[in-house]
Amino acid sequence: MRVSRFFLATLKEAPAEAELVSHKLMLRAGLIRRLGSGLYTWMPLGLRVLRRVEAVIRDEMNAAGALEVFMPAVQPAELWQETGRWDLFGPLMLKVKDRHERDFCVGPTHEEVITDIARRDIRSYRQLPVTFYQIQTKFRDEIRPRFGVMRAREFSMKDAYSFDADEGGLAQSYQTMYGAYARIFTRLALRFRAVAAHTGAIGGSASHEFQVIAESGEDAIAFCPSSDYAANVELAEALAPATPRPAATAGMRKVPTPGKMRCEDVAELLGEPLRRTVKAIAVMHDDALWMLLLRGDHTLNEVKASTVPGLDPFRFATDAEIARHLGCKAGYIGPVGVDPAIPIVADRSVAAMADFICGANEEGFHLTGVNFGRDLPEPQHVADIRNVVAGDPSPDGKGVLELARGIEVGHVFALGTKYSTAMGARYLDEQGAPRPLQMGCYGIGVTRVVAAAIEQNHDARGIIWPAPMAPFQVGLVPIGYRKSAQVRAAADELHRALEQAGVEVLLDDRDERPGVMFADMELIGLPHRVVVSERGLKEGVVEYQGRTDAAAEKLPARDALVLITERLG
RNA sequence: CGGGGUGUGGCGCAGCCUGGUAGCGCGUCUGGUUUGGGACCAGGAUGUCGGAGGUUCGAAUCCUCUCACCCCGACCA
Repeated sequence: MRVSRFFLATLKEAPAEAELVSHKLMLRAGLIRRLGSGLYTWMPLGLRVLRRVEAVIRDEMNAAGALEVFMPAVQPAELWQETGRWDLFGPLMLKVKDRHERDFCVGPTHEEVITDIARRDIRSYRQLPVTFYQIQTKFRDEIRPRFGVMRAREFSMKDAYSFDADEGGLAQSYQTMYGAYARIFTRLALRFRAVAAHTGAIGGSASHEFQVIAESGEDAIAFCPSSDYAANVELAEALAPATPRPAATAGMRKVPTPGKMRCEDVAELLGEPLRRTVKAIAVMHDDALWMLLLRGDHTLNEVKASTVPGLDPFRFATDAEIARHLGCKAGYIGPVGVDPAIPIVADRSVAAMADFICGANEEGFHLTGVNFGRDLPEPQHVADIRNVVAGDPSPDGKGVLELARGIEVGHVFALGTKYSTAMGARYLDEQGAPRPLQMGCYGIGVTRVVAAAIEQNHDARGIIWPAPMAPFQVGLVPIGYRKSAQVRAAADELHRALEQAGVEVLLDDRDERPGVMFADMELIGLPHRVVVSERGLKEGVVEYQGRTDAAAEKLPARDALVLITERLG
């Protein structure tokens, strides 16, 4: 391919809308252009990258025995009403009416459609197991699209759905997909971790997320370096402290803490470590106020808190509600002396505390030396409701946890019979008895993978593509292409030879200065660069430089093709 | 949806407070000189200043409404 016939749309300056490195680079390199909030056009260069990612995914899906299908992006409402998700998805789903005023949605996912296929066409255990997949455009009307293609509203997703006769089969299909995912991300040269995840709106039992490790990631993940434990912090269990609660040594005292609303401020004022304080969080379930207790240096994990029996769903209490139930300002509330009708949930770590500091339920005062069983009753509920922190013991008992941030690029779910039961997708087993299909679903955010790869692979000059997703392998930069017949002939010949050898090469045949060409090649991140110049040809060499190499090396021009091909690996 | 912010040539911005008829850098076009890290000189093109209404002799600038987009929170591949 020649630059003069391609469409390089590089930008020196990134549009102001871009925040994230990957977003800026994607715009600057001319991979994408924004049409509206969360809507992006994939430009020729970007589309080449997307296609390469798709190719790896297809290859591994096919190798795993999954069968490609292509389902409609637009789906009738009836299907979604069967599973109740028409209402459940709410505004996240883009709903449209056709000319007959019938309701449709632009599919945010395809469980309903595939389950409809399954109930029509799968009749016998002899047809099982089977896994279908597609690469489709999805639409989710995100509350806040951001980070370019990372959280767009319209995006490309590979979604796969497995059907099995029983739970054992599902476990196997799940494992197969899990393995395929690991191979896909490994082939794409991404640094990732598979982490245990919670199932969210899709539902089901087992679930893992594939997280690409990146500082800018929206998810926090916890993992144990000395074992294979890894989980989303939403899910990562904080074990109860290994040592039992010490005996009380101090008496309870009320101390003035004017203007000190946060545990940090109180601890500082009293000269006590933050971990001796207890923060009380007031939440509402229906009309009842609950109090959640956390150690001052911990944060609430809302996902875990909603698993406390009777608390789901909850929301944070307003200042007015706190005043009404506790007669006090937020910031000074505490568990001592509250109405016994108010349920108190203590985090495991709080339950093991003695002589702690907490709000006095009186503005401007805290209590010190507080002890359960003496100054207040033992908490009704003790549960794991906090986020793990670095250094916590790993739940598998094999070391301590570390935290990292990740970009969720894939998610696998063992769904079970949730959809097959709701939609009556059954098969006949060996005895001729109808049984619901066991389903799994497996997604990869194809467009997001591209952004994640850039997030993980870039430098000050631009993108550094992992070879399997590079839009071209080689950038061929002739210096003086329009001026020197010799350079032109050598560059054209190398270009032809590389293409004939099946190498994707981009020849910069513009009448640009070398600096401009180098800068563009680096910005668009091609892994390999070859420079052809008059100067070099006089010595009988061309120059080769890998995108991350410190310097170029000279290759004899006559063997250039072979030597370059060797370096492509 | 709540909170914060921004809309001025393709991109990045100034001008707005203190109304006077739109400017800078990059890009782009033409010609010339250049040619190993984003060249230089000369000349040119591109703006209903997001939109509507209002105030005023006069509005990018002041007022009202509206739309779009971005950032912080709940959602997810």
